[in-house]
Amino acid sequence: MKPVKEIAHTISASGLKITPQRIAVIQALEKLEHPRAEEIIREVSEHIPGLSPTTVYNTLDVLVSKKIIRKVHTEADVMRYDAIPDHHHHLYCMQSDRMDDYFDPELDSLLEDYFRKKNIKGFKLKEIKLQLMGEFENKERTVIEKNA
Amino acid sequence: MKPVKEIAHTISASGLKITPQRIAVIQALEKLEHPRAEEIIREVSEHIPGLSPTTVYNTLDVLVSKKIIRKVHTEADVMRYDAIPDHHHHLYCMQSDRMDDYFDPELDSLLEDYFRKKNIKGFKLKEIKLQLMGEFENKERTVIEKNA
DNA sequence: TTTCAACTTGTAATCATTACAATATAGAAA
DNA sequence: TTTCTATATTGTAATGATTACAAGTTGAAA
Ligand SMILES: [Mn+2]
Ligand SMILES: [Mn+2]
Ligand SMILES: [Zn+2]
Ligand SMILES: [Zn+2]
Repeated sequence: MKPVKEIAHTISASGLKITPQRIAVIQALEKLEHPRAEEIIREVSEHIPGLSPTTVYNTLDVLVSKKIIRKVHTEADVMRYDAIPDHHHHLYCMQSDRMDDYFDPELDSLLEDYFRKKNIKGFKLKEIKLQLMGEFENKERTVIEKNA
Repeated sequence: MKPVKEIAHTISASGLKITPQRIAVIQALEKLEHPRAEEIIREVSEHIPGLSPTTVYNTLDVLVSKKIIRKVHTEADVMRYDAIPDHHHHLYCMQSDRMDDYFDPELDSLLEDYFRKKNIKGFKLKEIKLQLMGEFENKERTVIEKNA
């Protein structure tokens, strides 16, 4: 896990104040792969009793706006967050709602080459994101049922 | 625009009853590229006075479950719907929230080849969806501001 | 140490979506 | 064509994630 000192530096480097809440949110985000806000609130609350859910939402927003973390969208209707701000793709299983990171520089340059030749009329391409839909062999995360 | 007869047949072929609401929802979906539920409600209401929003939500759900239409996810937090159930990708502009369909069989076979060779450990790939992020030259759809 | 803009907190909205129960209707059967 | 009923629609009331707001707290600059 990333040392607190490094996390603090990242926060500070974006002109934000270093607070226990912000550090804990980033740590939770690294620990809980692609978590929902609610999971982060639960995890961070263990470290910071009295934590307000509002703070987590605010913190997530501010970290996204500073590009320290990212939002990720899935088939489910709740937002999820990504500790990794750099370019990468995702493996996603609709049944289990599990999502894994997928890095593939070879694929990226293949796609870059393809779109360098074939350019799309009226559209300036900035970033290509792949959602690789499928099934994991051993499912981990399971869809959280309502009222379960 | 697709004739009512064809739409009715599609509905019926999935074992659903043909209703004016369902036909109008599908027509609205074809007219309003990748609309949100609220836009569909507004459009369909012009043709069917007294329409209940609940009906539109129900109808959209049932059409998705029968694979007559699709849900699509954007950077915004509201769901959007797609009249085209077949495999295709999307061009998307975060600033304007505009989204266009993108069909590219050449790209699809390129990707198929790539992933036929390079298979991902512990993951059975089913479908590849590209979100092509960028900017349209002439922006059409504009982000709908809260309370605007 | 002092100072104050930036943060956090709790409570109360918001708002897209869903649950539910009553009513209406498509379309199969008679 | 009329009857019948499973299916569909409607209106109203939840739900639940997220946001707004105002009051109190604190990080860190000076
Ligand atoms: Mn912990
Ligand atoms: Mn119209
Ligand atoms: Zn990721
Ligand atoms: Zn589409």
